[in-house]
Amino acid sequence: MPELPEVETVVRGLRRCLVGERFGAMLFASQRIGRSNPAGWRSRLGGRQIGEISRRGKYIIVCLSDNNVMIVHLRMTGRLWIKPSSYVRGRHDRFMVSLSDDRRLVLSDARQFARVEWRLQSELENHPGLKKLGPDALAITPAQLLDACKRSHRPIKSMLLDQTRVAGLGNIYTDESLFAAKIHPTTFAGSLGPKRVERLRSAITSILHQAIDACGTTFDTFSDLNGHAGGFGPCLRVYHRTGQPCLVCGSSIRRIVIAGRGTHFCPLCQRA
DNA sequence: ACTATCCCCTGACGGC
DNA sequence: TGCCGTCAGGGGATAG
Repeated sequence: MPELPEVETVVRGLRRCLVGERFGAMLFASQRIGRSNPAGWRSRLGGRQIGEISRRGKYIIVCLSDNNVMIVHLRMTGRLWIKPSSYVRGRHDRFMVSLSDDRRLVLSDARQFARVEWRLQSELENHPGLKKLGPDALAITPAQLLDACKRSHRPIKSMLLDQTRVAGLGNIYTDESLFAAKIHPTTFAGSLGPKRVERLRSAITSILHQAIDACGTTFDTFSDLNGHAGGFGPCLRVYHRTGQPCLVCGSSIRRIVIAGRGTHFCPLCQRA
């Protein structure tokens, strides 16, 4: 499940591989990959030069010539790859476009949740997902996070997963951040004081930076553009460690469900 | 303006 | 061995 560090890893790879290149022909695109795309979007790729590539939350934004923009969201199991021209379409490949040097940009996704969208630059601010994003988890200020908490009437875990409050966190890094900040995931967000919120913000940025340095976490399917797994998995301290001893106090890590998401925590280090 | 719930989708896994 | 039910989970739609 690509979250901020995994998306950042992909974006950095795309920058190295794609900036200055041009798209060639679109080789295929499944129907549901871009359901909301404008008619004729397939013809809008060819010959476009690739410019700035950036990330907003978990969205990947690829700027192209003539004010066109490609927006990619990997959701749960989506993966982007750069492949040589000899590459043969795989079972789960949903989207493939050739590059001017004949390599291919491929989006593969077993569950078909990932999206590739096509917009004009001027339409970005009206994008239904992008326009609602809260401050990026890496850039959020203490005041912004405190404000988000104060206005929330939910468990902190649920609030952190809400991309309109904080953009970029998913299930893995919320659990890890709450553990590092010693905050129980069911804690009512609005009840957290400035000191605990700052401890949380500090934990979030620290963990995200470490995960980016490790090129993300490969729990299930994530890989970078070249198919390499992320290296942060061994650094996870609670996520998917149900029943294993807490690395700080030895208590058994517990799993509960909050907002429909599996939630892992140490009952002693993170007292309610 | 919030928050909660359902839904999409399919590989993995457990039970029998 | 194999069939079948259940689960996972990001985010959009919809309901409350």
